[in-house]
Amino acid sequence: MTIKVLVADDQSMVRAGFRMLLAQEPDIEVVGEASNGLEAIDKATRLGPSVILMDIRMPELDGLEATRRILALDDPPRILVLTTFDLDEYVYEALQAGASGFVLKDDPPEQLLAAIRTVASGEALLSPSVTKRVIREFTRIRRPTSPEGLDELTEREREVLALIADGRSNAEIADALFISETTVKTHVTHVLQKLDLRDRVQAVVLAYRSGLVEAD
Amino acid sequence: MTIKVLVADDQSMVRAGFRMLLAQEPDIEVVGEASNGLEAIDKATRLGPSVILMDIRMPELDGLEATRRILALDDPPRILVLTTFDLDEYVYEALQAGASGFVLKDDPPEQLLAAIRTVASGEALLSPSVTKRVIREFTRIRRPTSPEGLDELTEREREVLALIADGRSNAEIADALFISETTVKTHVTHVLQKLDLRDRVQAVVLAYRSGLVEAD
DNA sequence: TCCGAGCTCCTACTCAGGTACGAGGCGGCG
DNA sequence: CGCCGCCTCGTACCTGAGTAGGAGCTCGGA
Repeated sequence: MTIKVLVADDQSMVRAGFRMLLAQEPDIEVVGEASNGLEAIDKATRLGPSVILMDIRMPELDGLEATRRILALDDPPRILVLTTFDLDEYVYEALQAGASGFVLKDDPPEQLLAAIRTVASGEALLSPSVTKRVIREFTRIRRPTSPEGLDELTEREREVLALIADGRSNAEIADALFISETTVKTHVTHVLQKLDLRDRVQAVVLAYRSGLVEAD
Repeated sequence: MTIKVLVADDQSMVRAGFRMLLAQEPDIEVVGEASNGLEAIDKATRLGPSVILMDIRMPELDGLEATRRILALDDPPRILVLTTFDLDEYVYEALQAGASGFVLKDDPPEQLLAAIRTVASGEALLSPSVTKRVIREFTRIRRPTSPEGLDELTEREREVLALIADGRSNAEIADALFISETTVKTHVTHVLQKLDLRDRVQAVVLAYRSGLVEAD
């Protein structure tokens, strides 16, 4: 069973390059090309490829929107997104659009071939540098902020935290509690250390997320 | 510069297998083995490997905790987590613990070798099936925060505000949006001016109170 | 075609926030 | 009594945040 591939890129040189590269592989067949998003959708329906190599930046309709629409079809092909830069905001959008993979145009050819076979088999694959970014983002988000240390706080420290969560400056907190700003700083430092936070901004976030303060 | 590898797995057959496999490669040298987590930590400090192949299920101390402790060292090695099953909740924990990659024991050897070289170079790499899971989780969580209100703000400014409300620094926001820190500062200043706020702390408070972000 | 809005980026500056370290007073508890 | 946790305050220092002011880009509307 050969893998039928559709190449969607607005630069003909790029399309030609892929066609040549893929022609070497006995298990891969390029069934068509598209130079913009609309054409990609059209050919996706008519040619029935199993994998689409999709550039993001294209005229008429960009690769992201084309991806969304193609994946809305019955029995859609897998989409492998191509891009020139790895530092590209579109990575996230592409993944959310449902792309099965993301490779850079200057990744080594073997990697591209491996990626095509991988997504054709239903798995997903990202370029290493992209993977790194996704993991960083993933672990950053998926850290359940535990109210763990909240009960470690002393009465005074909780008081200070509540005022921080109200958006007040150290001077204002000092004023409210009738203590010096220095003392406030001391309390703040202790709160941050106990809760393992970096700055008061994160303290506010934690205060709301932990329910220590109500949104309303 | 050869890549120094430490193999940590409680099954000696597995260790022997890796040793044989890696012995074939001129650029990779196995500098030691460990059969449990504590031993892994010890040898990580004494042998100074650049990559550790770490099994998760090990006696004494499991691979996750060992990973956390090793990454707390000065100039720690990269950790490539090994597992038998891809359907493993440990994937998330491993990534959160700071592992640079995740491969299955029955992945093809070339893939393991590629993974070792990739993580040694500072990038990250996951097995395709693992990548698939991570992407699914990633896209599920990372919903764009809904607008509603704050109409004064431009799209970009709202985006920046949402990230501020997540507790991120300007540098982190720049990183997430692929723009310079300078530009982030510009956006922040505009947000504060438009909303008549003093600093980002008040912006967070407003974001939660206005329901722009959910507490949960 | 010109104009403005929006996004991007820069330098240079000020200041609040945070850390490190030290220190004194208070009250409870073994 | 002596120790210890808590609260208080200070000085010194460093960095991130925010402001000011200017500039170039693209795109869509007048």
